[in-house]
Amino acid sequence: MNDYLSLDQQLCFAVYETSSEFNKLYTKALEPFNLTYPQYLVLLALRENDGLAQKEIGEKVRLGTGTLNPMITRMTANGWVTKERSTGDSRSVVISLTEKAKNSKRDIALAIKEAIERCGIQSNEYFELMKLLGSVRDKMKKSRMEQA
Amino acid sequence: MNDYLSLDQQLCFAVYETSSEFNKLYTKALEPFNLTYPQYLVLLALRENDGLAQKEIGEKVRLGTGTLNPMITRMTANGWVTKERSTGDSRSVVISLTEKAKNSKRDIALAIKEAIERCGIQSNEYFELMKLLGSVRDKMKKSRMEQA
DNA sequence: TGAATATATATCGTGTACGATTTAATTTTA
DNA sequence: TAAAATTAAATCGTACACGATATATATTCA
Repeated sequence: MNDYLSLDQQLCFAVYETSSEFNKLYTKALEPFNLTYPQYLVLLALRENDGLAQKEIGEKVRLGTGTLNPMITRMTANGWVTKERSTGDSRSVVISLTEKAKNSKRDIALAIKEAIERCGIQSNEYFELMKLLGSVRDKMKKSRMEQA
Repeated sequence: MNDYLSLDQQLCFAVYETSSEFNKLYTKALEPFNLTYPQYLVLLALRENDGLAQKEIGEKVRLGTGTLNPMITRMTANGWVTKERSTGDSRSVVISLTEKAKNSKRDIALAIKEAIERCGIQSNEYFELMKLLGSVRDKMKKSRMEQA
């Protein structure tokens, strides 16, 4: 029981610190493009499937309307995406990549790839970590869903 | 190279999602105590070493003054810590746990322990994940420091 | 000692995050 | 079909998170 009480030994803190490091790495790599880290995640989601509704983007990047709405407004102002009411269901809004967003795909990916490689993270630990994180994340999510 | 371009395959996103799940778990477990997750991390830091300066807390929980200052002000208002200018060096501020904070230690730890156990995270994956996260975090931090 | 430098907080601006409420449009159903 | 329920965005309030600047106190050293 006492094992849980020390700051250094808490898994939450290890996740929190690593998340913070990723945030800093991406912030720095994306700065020249005038993009933030969560904004970049939205671009990635749209690259997998352009023209999503805001709600669908939210499901992909796990963000609610209170976060996404102002964020996408900013991305629109910065010329990364466009926003228009769906013709089919005019409650929903369709978000699409601009030409600028499509054209800068390679440059952005390269900047991030370089930043990641500079850290010297090994391929095997990359995938092992992904696997473990996925497992823990799913358990936590499942447990959270069951409570509601 | 193309491996890096999909959202699902990005380590950053796995960390981000897991961090978000921890945040939600702790938020829920700490809600009855009127404590947020980062505030709880500050309490943990003070339990390891009470009477730290704000700067020292910042080093432990990796937060800057722009975040910590208002946070600790809120924690003072909520009766978790006290704040007073150091007698030795009146630039620095000494943060100490209140009786309330000391007395609720067990109750809070129990609430979190229960929430974690409900998820069914195995002990071996807990420690394996800690190890991998620590390794990646250190590499990222080292790389970040070298750039400056 | 007095000016330059360093240090610890405090403050400010921007951008997430999230729960709760509001508004507008669509679907369900009585 | 009209009222009720649902849904998608938008808005609001609170709380991080961080870089930059300001302020007050200490320290250094010419």
